[in-house]
Amino acid sequence: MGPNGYTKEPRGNRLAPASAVAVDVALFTIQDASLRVLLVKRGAPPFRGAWSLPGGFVRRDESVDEAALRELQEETSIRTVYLEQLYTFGELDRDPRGRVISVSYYAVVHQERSRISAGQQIAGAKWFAVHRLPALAFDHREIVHAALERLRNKVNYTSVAFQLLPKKFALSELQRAYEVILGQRLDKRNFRKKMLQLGMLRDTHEQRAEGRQRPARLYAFPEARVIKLQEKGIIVPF
Amino acid sequence: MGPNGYTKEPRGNRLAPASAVAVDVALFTIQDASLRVLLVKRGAPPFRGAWSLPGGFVRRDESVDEAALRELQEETSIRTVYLEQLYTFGELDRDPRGRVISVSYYAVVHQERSRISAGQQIAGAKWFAVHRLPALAFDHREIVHAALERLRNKVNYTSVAFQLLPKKFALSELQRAYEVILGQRLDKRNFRKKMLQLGMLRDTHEQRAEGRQRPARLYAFPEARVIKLQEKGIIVPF
DNA sequence: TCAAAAGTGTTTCCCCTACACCCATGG
DNA sequence: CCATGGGTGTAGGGGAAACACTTTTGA
Repeated sequence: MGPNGYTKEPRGNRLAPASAVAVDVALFTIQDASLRVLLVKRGAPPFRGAWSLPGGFVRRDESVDEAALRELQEETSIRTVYLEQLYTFGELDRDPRGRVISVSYYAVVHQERSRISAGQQIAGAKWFAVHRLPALAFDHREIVHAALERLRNKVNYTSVAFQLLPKKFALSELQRAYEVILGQRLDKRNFRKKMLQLGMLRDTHEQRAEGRQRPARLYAFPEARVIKLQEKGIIVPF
Repeated sequence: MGPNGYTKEPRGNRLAPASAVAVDVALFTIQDASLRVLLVKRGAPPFRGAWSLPGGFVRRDESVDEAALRELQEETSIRTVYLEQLYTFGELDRDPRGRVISVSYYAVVHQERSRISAGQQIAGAKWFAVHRLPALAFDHREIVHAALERLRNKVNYTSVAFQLLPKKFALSELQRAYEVILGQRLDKRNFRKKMLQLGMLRDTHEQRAEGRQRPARLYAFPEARVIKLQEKGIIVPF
């Protein structure tokens, strides 16, 4: 790399301008019946003391996806997450210090893992309810909103929602996850009908008694990966 | 910017590694009843002589969106297009010369404008039918496929398809556009019914006689921008 | 026996689909 | 008058939505 921000890795034979490339990750989980994002407190200017998404610069020896995963792990010690690229923010003025292009991601972990990380969590990292966000650094509010919109869409025709649940879960848990993501109540009978109609849920023949009520039947979702469930919208009509 | 690819525009107080950031644009149009992408012939290694998407490096004084638009205009002299960011490709080995992160876009122009550009076109730029692509440089085949998928999706619930047509058009033209994008025949009566049900088409009360057949009624789509048409899928059930 | 959540079917309505013939024009 | 695309309606089926009561358990 030469002086003045030009690198010798051109397309053609011209010199290629270099930019600082960062990743920012909106990590979602469900806690206490609300959808939450992980935020970290900035220790250095600009926006010192403000909350921001976990993130940092992409290194020269890692792919952008790897950088997103690394940043997440440094902040949370969470290993298994669903991580998906969202959008690349490339406005000139988005970082007061100069030109930083940010590739944003969103990620999803289930309750247990997020609680573990809450225990081991680095000082200054905290879960916030998505509808009660503090002021955020940079354009991170925009990123959270884009991530939420994407998640709300994807929940309709993919199996992302299962990423928010433990391996074995009751249908009512699943419904609550959908309700929390979509921000609306769903009809219990229709919800169960549709979910069971998918033919993807495995009945574990186990039950879980939780308090003084009828025990819930536990199901498992056999695919570890996030898959397309249907062509049509599943819960909220598209 | 310092030596060895590190810049002084950090997040925190650490040095930020710099990367070469490029944009690549898949520009679509309809010509001769087929969906086409604009490709340019590479004049320099690597992939010298191979076809690739129009693109190039992002400059320090422009946003990433601006870079995409600029590259498109340098190649085509087209001014008005619908341009949408697609995905950021950040694998380490995607460019044989080293680390280049590419922010990909897709764009859509209507027939007339694309023909104008075909006339004024820079040597070595050519429209290719999307199902008859030559070997492409870098991961550009992947980008074209991602763009196509996005376009096929968006056509269902937004007004992108109108970007492929002139201001005044017959319903049969519109249907042909949908068919060409989706790669399937559609029922004429159902198509017209749905389009007119949207309540978005303005009847211009003009007709166009084209050959020895009944003249077609011309419609206009009043929104210049691409908008959401419906929650549910419009043409192909979602 | 009661509180609290689990579990279970049916009817209605609307939208999507399939499908075939007449119309207006230029040659 | 004929070839070519323009233009039109309806019936049937399937999926979505609305809706209320019984079951099981622990306290």
